[in-house]
Formats: sequence, structure tokens, C-alpha cells
Amino acid sequence: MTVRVRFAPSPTGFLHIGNVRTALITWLFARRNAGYFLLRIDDTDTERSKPEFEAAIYESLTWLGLNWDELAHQSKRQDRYDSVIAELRAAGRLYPCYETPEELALKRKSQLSQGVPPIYDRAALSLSEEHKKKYEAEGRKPHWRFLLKKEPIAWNDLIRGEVRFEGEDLSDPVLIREDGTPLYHLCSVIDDIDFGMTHIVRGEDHVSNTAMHIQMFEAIGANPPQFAHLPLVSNAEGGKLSKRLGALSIIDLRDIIGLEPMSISSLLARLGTSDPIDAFTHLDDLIQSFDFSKFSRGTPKLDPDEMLRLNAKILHQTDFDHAQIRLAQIGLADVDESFWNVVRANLEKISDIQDWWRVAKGPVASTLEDPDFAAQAVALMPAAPWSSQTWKEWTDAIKSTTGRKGKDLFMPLRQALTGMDHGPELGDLLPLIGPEKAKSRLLKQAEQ
RNA sequence: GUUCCCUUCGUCUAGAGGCCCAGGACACCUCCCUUUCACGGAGGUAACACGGGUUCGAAUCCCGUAGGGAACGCCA
Repeated sequence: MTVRVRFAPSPTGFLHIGNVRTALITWLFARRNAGYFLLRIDDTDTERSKPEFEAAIYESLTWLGLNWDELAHQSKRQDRYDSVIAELRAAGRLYPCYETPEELALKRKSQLSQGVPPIYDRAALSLSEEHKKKYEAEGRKPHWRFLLKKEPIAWNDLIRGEVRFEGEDLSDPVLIREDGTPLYHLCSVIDDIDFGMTHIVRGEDHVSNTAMHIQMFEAIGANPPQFAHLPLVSNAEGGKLSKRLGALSIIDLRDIIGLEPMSISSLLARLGTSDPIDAFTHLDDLIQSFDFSKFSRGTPKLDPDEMLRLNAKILHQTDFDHAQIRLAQIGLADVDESFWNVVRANLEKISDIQDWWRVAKGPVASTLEDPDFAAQAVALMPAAPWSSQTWKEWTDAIKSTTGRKGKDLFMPLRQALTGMDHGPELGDLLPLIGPEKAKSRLLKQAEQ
């Protein structure tokens, strides 16, 4: 049977690390099994859903390379929801309730203070017809709850193993709002049936939902799919994933931090698994090694610095063909292959290449504080044209005249020529700088 | 408050009673390469939350304690 899975974000905010991790893992599972990946926009909350958030979902997933085989919107499937609602009502699995949100909140509060779980008491079930009519006459409109069976619910979770719930420990979920619109639980289950989902992959914050969803699948006459509940990720402090990079949207990680998409995917695909977290440059590598059995049940901590380290390693491995696209994006389409190969090992973020581009093209302010040495170096500069051998010729000459060697010899020259204490091999860099600029920088003159 | 889940090197984890005085990866430290820094390569330091029990034997099983996470919405 073909694997069919979905990622179902609601367009009520930007995709962040947590969302995207679920998307990525679901996608990897689909691709690993040559399956089908549906992108479903869960836009039943018309109050909070916004077109710009939906656009950002597409943009984020596309940037990460997570393509979808089909796109669906819950807002366009009202007719189907209506017909299932009619079925459930006829089957007696949907019942009207008249409590106001305030009344429900009060009920929960008193249950909590009594040390009882805040589960709906089904008071509406024993409402007489006259009472209901009275409420309606008062202008109250009913919301509708799903009648859960008080029986054990169990499934074999791909990550958590055997999971058990008792029906009586769960609260009958509200499926239809007072205004008649359907809620997440209903739409999600119907869509999962209609789109033929074989597996549901989502965060472990949904485990108790899954218990009642299983009863809903059965009530609608469908076999429940398999489930995989991912442990949630926490931040380095052990708290909720809300601080630092974890709070940023994927778009911000791209635009503000300047990360490569694969540094995000490399970390998120492996965090919490027994596979080593490594810098990957292609999603294919992550697809090949993907397996739910490698996930552990604990909540892993996400270290933002790790993403930066991966980003650097990925850039070091990126060949020119792939780098070109990124270089064009940051306005450095002029960078050629040899330049890229000289500097890439010194990049942590792609934008760092601006520094080296300036070293090659100028202007650069020398940080060398030794004019005598600079003058000596200028006097010994080999004649143009410069090649990859020039650096050695030049430094050999300086060495024999001044007696300098090692760090005393190289660091001042690096500082003079690049204005920095670290960087690519000067032998490679020097021809890119050229005699004129090298001379100007040593003598601290303006560059042409 | 109730219920569920988790607890092995700094971090992600392997480990399903003897193969473990606990293995890997990242980080860190050292060395090598480079007549400089970085990049790259090779080594090294480093952990079974705590307390009881079961057993010839426990990281592994049971009970308890502590710590962490999650759920309990007319959100998704």
C-alpha cells in the first residue's frame, strides 16, 4: 500500500522551527517510501486565518525543498463536512449543548479546584426537549459535541509504541461551533479519510486528540490510519521552544539570520534520533536514512548554535554550481568559481563572502602598525603578472632580507592585505588582490 | 488538580539481565597538515538522576523520590 501522508498547518501565523520539523519528518517519511505528500491548509478558523500566512507557508516549504503532491483547503470542503455532520447526528453521535463559554470555564474551574479532571459532564445530554426549546427561545444557539464511547482506546504508535486511553477519561469534543462552523477535529478526521491518509504524523501534543479521533474514524465508518507522534522539541534551557532562534519564523531564519535551508533540515531531521547530526547538502541523504524507529521518546533540546555550525560546514562543502544561486540572491553574481573555491572554507554564513569580495575588490583598511616592515615588503614585491607561485616567491624574499619567519612574517602581511586576522590561504588570495591594491594597502594609501 | 510520557558523556543518542569498569556523533582539549589564522586529518577527556528491592549478576526488571515535558479550548 502506498504511503499517503499530509502536513496540515493552519494559516494563523508563520511557520517556525517546530512546525517545519513536523513537515520535514512527514515529508521524509513520504519520500522514503515513494509515497504521496499532501499539503492541507487547515483554515477553519476564519477569524485568525490570513492569506499572508498562507503565502508564507508555501514560501517556507518551497525554500526548504519540501514539495507537495497535492494542495487542499478545508475552507473549500464545507459540503462534505455538512453531509458527515448529518450522518453523525442521525447515528446519535452528535448532541447539542447550550452552555456559554463562560459557563464552561466556570465548570472547569470548579472541577479543577475539586481535584477532578476538567472533563465535560454531559449535562446537555439530560436536557429535556422543553428545556432545549426554552434555551432556543432565549436566543441561545447550540454547539455540538461528539459522544465518545466509554471504552478503552489503543493503538500502536510508530514512535511511542503501544498507547492506551480510557474513553471515560476524555472530554466529548465540540465539533460544531455555536455559529454552525465545524471545528478542527471534525474536519481533520474527515479529510484524513477522504484523502486516504495511511499515516498521521504530528506532535505528541496531539496524543489525546488521537484517542478521540480514532472513535471518530470509526463512527464515520473508516479504519483509523497509523499514527506517529513526535516528541516536542524544547530549547537549550529546557523550556518551551520560544526563545532565540526557536522563536523566529523560517522566513526570518532565511532573511535575517541568513541560513542555508539544509542547515535547518539537517538538524531537524536528526535531532532526537539515533543517527548522528551531520551537515548534509541534499535532502536525498536525509531521505535515505529516514526511519521512525530511530526516534526516541524524550524531548530533545534544540541548540541554535548547532544550526550555525551546520551552516558553516554546509557552505564549506557547497560546490560552485550550487553556490551560484545563493550568490545571485545576495547580489554577488559576479563571483566566479575560483574565487568561491578560495574563500568558501572561511564562510559561516553565505553573507560572509561579502568580506572576502571586498578583500579582492577593495577598499580594505590595513590593520598593520609597522610602516618599516610594510615598506620592505613593498620593495620586495615580485613583478606582475601574479600567479599562485607569487606568494611563495615574495615571502621567501622577505624572509631572507628581514629574517622574519612564521607568524611574525605572515600575520602582518595578512593584516595589511586583508585587514583581518584570519582568512583563506594568502597564496590563493594574493593573485585576486593584485599588485596595485597590495601596494596601496601596505602603504596605507587610497585604493583606486 | 488529574492523566500520560521522559531522565545514559556539555548536547543528540546506542544499550531491551551477563557481550558495558557503557559504544557512536557533535562540542571541547591535544597533536598533525599549512613557513600565519581558518579549513582539513588523527587521537584524548567525559555519562547510567537519587533511594530501595528482585537476581549468582541490573544502565537494563519492580517500587518509591526528585526533576523535566505534554494534555485536559465553541484554537489547530
